[in-house]
Amino acid sequence: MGLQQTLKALSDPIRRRILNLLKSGRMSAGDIVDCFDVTGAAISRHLSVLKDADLIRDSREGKFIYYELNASVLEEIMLWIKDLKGDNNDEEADS
Amino acid sequence: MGLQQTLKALSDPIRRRILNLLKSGRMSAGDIVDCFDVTGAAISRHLSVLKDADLIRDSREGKFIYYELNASVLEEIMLWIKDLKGDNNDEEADS
DNA sequence: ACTATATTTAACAATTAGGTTAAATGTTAA
DNA sequence: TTAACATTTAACCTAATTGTTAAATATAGT
Repeated sequence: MGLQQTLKALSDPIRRRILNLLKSGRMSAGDIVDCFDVTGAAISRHLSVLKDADLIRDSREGKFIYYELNASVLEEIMLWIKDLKGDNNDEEADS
Repeated sequence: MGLQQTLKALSDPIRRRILNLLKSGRMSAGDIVDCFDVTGAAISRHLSVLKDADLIRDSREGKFIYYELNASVLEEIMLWIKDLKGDNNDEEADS
């Protein structure tokens, strides 16, 4: 895990759209599939990439598997970018 | 151009290392090549990907071509991430 | 146990990405 | 003009990514 895996996961537009969907709340795999024009198998693999990057978490409930966003991993990217930009504060200023 | 191209460019570790090198100031293509174990041709292609994403700018001076960081493009990623996290500052939708 | 539903995994094809070497381009200087 | 240097582009190879269909797994209901 780490920056590499996170950025790789984010570099695909379908995976970003999935994250955006999950922004408003958890969804079952099937509900996610319904939002796209690709097969369930393809979405399932995208979900596993996001899960391996720890960008989403899953929990089974009956025959459904629900996915939810875990945005905390994105903090690492923010820090990397801030560092590149020379913004040398790792927390928000209070002004 | 846009988020897609930027994230794709950032998803390669060599390209991220190049950006980090340029953080401290501009460098010629040859100086950049010397920092890596791959051929100049490979680095040149990485540079063109970064340039297409507008993450770096180049300017020829004599027989050298100097590259410098353009970190402003990263703002778009920051906004996208903030939006995902629900930090509703300024917002723009996904691509 | 059998069937239906939800989801993932396997096997395969097509595309994309990243590396190499060799040729091409641009620039400087003799 | 020729030579030397800096860098890019072209041609090619291999590996990784993404999609598809078909088979496998997990759960619920009959």
